[in-house]
Amino acid sequence: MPASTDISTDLDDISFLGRLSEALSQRIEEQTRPLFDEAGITVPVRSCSLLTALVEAGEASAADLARALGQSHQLVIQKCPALLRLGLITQHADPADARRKIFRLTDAGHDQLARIDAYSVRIGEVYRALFEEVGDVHGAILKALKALADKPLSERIRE
Amino acid sequence: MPASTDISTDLDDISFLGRLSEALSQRIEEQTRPLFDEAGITVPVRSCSLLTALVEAGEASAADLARALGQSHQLVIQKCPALLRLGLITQHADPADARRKIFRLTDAGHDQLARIDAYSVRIGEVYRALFEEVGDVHGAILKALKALADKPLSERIRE
DNA sequence: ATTACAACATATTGCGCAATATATTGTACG
DNA sequence: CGTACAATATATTGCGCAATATGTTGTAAT
Repeated sequence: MPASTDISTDLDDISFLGRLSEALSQRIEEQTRPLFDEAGITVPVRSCSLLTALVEAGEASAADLARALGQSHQLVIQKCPALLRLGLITQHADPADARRKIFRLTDAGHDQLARIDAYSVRIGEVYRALFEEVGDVHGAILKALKALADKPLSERIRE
Repeated sequence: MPASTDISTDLDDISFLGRLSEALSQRIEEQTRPLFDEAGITVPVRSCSLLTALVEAGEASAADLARALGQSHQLVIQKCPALLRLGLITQHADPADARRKIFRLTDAGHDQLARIDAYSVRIGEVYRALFEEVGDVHGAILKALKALADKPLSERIRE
C-alpha cells in the first residue's frame, strides 16, 4: 500500500499524467489481489491474460504467446517460471522444432481459469458501473494512447 | 520501448484497466525523456516534482519532501542519491536535530528547474490540446482514483 | 533519570518490467 | 553443401518502486 493516496492535480507538473495513470494502475492491482485470494485464485494478476491466451491456443510457445498478447517475448519468458512453479502450466520440448518449448495448461491451470472466468463476469459489471460513475476512463486512455502513437509528444510540442 | 503498441480492449480481461493505465504511463515517460534530453534537462522525469517541492520549501528533509509530495519517505530517500550524483542538490546535517538531513538545491539544480519551468508551460498547452482531442483523461483518472478510494473493489463486487 | 515511544534515515530484499547479450536451432540462398 | 540470417529461449543487468527491518535521535510520560 502506498504511503499516501494523495495525488497532485497540478498541471504544471510535467509528469503528472504518467504518475496519475500509474497510481490508478497500482490501486487497481492492490484492490484486485485480495479479491483473487478470496476466490482461491493464485494466478498473478498480470498473468491472467497469459493463461487465457494459452487455453485459447491449446498449446503454444513463449513466442506464440507473446504475439497473441502483444507483449515482448522476454516478458512472457519471465512470467512462465512462476506459472510452472504454481503448477498451472507444463513445459515440453517441441519434437518438430528443437528451438521451441511448448507450454500447456495443467488441470490446476484449467481450474484457475474457470475461477477467473466466473469472476470476470462480475468484475466486468463492476467496472462498467464504475465507468458510468466516473466517465469512460477506459475509452479515454485508449484514445490517448492512440493519439500519442499517431502523433508523439515530440511532434505536438513543435506546433 | 515496448515490443508492441497493441493494447487489448477486452473487457473480460480482469486486469485490463491496470494494464491500460500502465501502458499510458509508459508511453508518456518514453516520449518525455527524449524531449528532456533535447532541452538539456538531465533530471529524471519522475524527480521533477521533488525538485519543485524542494525549491518551494527552500530547504527540506526527506520526510518534509515526502509529506509535501504525498509520497512515501523511503521513496524520496531512494531518489535523492541520483540527484546528489547529478549535482542538483546538496545534503547537510541539521544542527538542531541530528536525525534530520537537510537538502538544498544547487545552482545547477536551479538551472535545471528553470529549464523545466520554461518547458512546463509549453507542455501544459500540449496536454490541454490532447485532452480536447481525446477527452479528459486527467479528470477521468482522478475521478476513478477517488471512487476506488471511497468504495474499493471489494465493496463494489458485493452489490 | 529512566523508560517508552515517535520520527527519521538507511539498507536490504523482492517484484515487474525493459534492455542487452548469448547460445542454439531452423531456413533460405548462394 | 555451406554460409548467412531469422527465430527462439535464456541469463544478466538495471530501473523504479514497495515492503521490511534496523539503528539513531529526539520527545514525552512517569
